[in-house]
Amino acid sequence: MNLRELSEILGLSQTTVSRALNGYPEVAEETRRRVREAATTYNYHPNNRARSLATGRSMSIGHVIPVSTQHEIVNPIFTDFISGAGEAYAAAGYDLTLKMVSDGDEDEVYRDLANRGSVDGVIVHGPRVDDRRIAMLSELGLPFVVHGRATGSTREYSWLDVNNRRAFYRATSFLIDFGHRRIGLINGIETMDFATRRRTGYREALEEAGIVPCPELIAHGEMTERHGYASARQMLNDAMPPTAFVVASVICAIGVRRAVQELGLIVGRDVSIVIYDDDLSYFKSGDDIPVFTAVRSSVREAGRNAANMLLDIIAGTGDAPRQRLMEAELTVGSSTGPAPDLAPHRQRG
Amino acid sequence: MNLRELSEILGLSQTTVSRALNGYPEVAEETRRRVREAATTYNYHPNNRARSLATGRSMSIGHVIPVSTQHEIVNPIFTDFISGAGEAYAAAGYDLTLKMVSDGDEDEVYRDLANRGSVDGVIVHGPRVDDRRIAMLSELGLPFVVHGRATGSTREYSWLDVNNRRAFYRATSFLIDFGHRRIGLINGIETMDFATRRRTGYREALEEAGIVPCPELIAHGEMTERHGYASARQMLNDAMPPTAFVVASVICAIGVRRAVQELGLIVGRDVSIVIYDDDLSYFKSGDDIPVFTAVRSSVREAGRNAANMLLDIIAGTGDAPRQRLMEAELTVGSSTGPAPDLAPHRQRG
DNA sequence: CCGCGCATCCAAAGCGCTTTGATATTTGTT
DNA sequence: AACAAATATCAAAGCGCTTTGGATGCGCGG
Repeated sequence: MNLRELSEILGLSQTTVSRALNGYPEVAEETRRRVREAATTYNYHPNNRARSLATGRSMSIGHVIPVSTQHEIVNPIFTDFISGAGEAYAAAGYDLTLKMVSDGDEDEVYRDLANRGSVDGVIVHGPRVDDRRIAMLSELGLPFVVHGRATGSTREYSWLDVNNRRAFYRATSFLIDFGHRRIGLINGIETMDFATRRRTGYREALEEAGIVPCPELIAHGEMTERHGYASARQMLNDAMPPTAFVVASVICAIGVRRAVQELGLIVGRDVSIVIYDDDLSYFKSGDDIPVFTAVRSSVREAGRNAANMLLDIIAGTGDAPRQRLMEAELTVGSSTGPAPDLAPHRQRG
Repeated sequence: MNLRELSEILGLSQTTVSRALNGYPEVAEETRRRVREAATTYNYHPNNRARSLATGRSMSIGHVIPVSTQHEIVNPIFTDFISGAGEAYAAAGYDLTLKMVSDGDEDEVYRDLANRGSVDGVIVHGPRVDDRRIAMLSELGLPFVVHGRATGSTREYSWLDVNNRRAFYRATSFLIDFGHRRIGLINGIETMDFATRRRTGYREALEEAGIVPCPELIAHGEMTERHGYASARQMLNDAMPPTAFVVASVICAIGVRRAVQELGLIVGRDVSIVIYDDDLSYFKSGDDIPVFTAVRSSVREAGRNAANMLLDIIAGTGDAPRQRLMEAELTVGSSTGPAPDLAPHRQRG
């Protein structure tokens, strides 16, 4: 059942039927009612492909998700981010086109998306320092919103980010206030913009307290359990092991906890852990006292906000570029406590 | 730059240019070369929307992801499944349209996808027992592949599944062989088809060993850390606590481990854990001795296989429906050991 | 030298919708 | 009563591509 057939059945022109269904004012209410009714009985649904071609809009937003080439790792936060964004799209009648793409081919994919007109806009994930994609997308004229920021990009662009610097400043300060002096940072991949901001916040807190940041206490890597475990394990085996960790995600923290426990140490007593928590749906603690002390900001909410921002830009409402900085909240859980005295771990407990 | 403009520049008809670029044989090689060259220099890319309309294919596959209404939980395995599927789509020039949808509205979304022709096929996620979607999709005539199966569906359909029953049979038998008699099952949501199969496998192993399955030792729920923790905690507080657990996912197992440790017990000694492992990219242990003893099957590979199966069906190669059952492999890790003697846990260690 | 087959290319008809520019028809104004 | 202004409808022109059903020209055997 297509528009022509339906209009013939109704004895109306395609114009009128189309307008009736799309809510245009220049059609009599009585006619509109008739048309709507017929559309239901004959199970008419406008063909999306045809509509797209006619309107010039694809009613779809692209998300390009980087997949780590070496280990085929996808950052688990995408599930929640996209589920937040998906809500916004559903409400606005948009679809979500997903491209999983290995690190190198990203440029190509964005360009393709724009050139072939398969999407009306994109969300840029995982921006790196000096990310080229921002310049490229600006030139292509495809509306976009960056989840995160790209330090070093000269031009203005739209982004939504968490105040990573401040979040890690607070997390680190919190530990310092508890008397910790040797604090390990288990961070994301070094070239990622968010990771540099987090490191900056961590460093600022240390320096403010007169502590010299120590390169052995900083680890970069994928957001995996293994990365958390391996990094923590290595630091804890050092001659001067840390008494606390600031960890960039719950997943990594699970690994850190495993490492700590394997050495017979107790989290929250011998070793403190503060995490950055994306509030992932399947890792919410929900208890009165959270498992991990955390600086938390919902990545699902970030997704929803970023999506709405992009939809606004596409609709032409308000002026792009727009920016939004979300703040993370500190919640004290049971993974932190005062720094143990200076004796090495192994002799305690 | 569109086809008309390009063809005018070249002094050729649109037909010829289109055919040249799409590799049809009825165009001279020399001409094809000229056309290709011009396409590059003028940066011509066929518009996807127009192409879709003309061909009647959208070159896009739909994935409808159920989002738990109550807690906005998305099963974390989707990231990996989709990243596997995405590979297959990219290779075949297909896009991936993602719909995040709250439990109730699923039917509507599938119907819409089919009626409006926005996708050429769909992957059905999270099938439940007697799932209505299968009948619906068959009637709609939209090609589909189910990830999992739906017990009770009378008609034939295409699916790709893991042998969940056997996997859980093996996991449970493994523990029984180690002398465990009280084995807890931390399962997925009860109405999910995979959960019923897993329970069946678990029960069969118990019964075969002459153990009467005990309802207090079976828990159903979302695949969250919290579910694992809460369920394990409750079972362990029982008068007759289990000495081992079979757990439906790593995420849950993290929670189980937390519960075990909180009670001062040691995993692999006081309490054994076998998990079903989807081989999630961010939870791979990668060590020589894996953290958890597991029955493992890569969900990423499942995604790739399901996608290829669907693409085959769409291409009309071979005959639908097709089925494929993947087997899970048992890997022994350090989370399992012989059953402790019959004295209650609290008096040991 | 004719006609047949092959290799190339083309004009034009869609695909199913939106939207522009007109055309009837009715209502309101003086 | 006459004319302007709404109101309700329509025919037809795209949107940019693919594809059908010819054309055209050329080589070649008879």
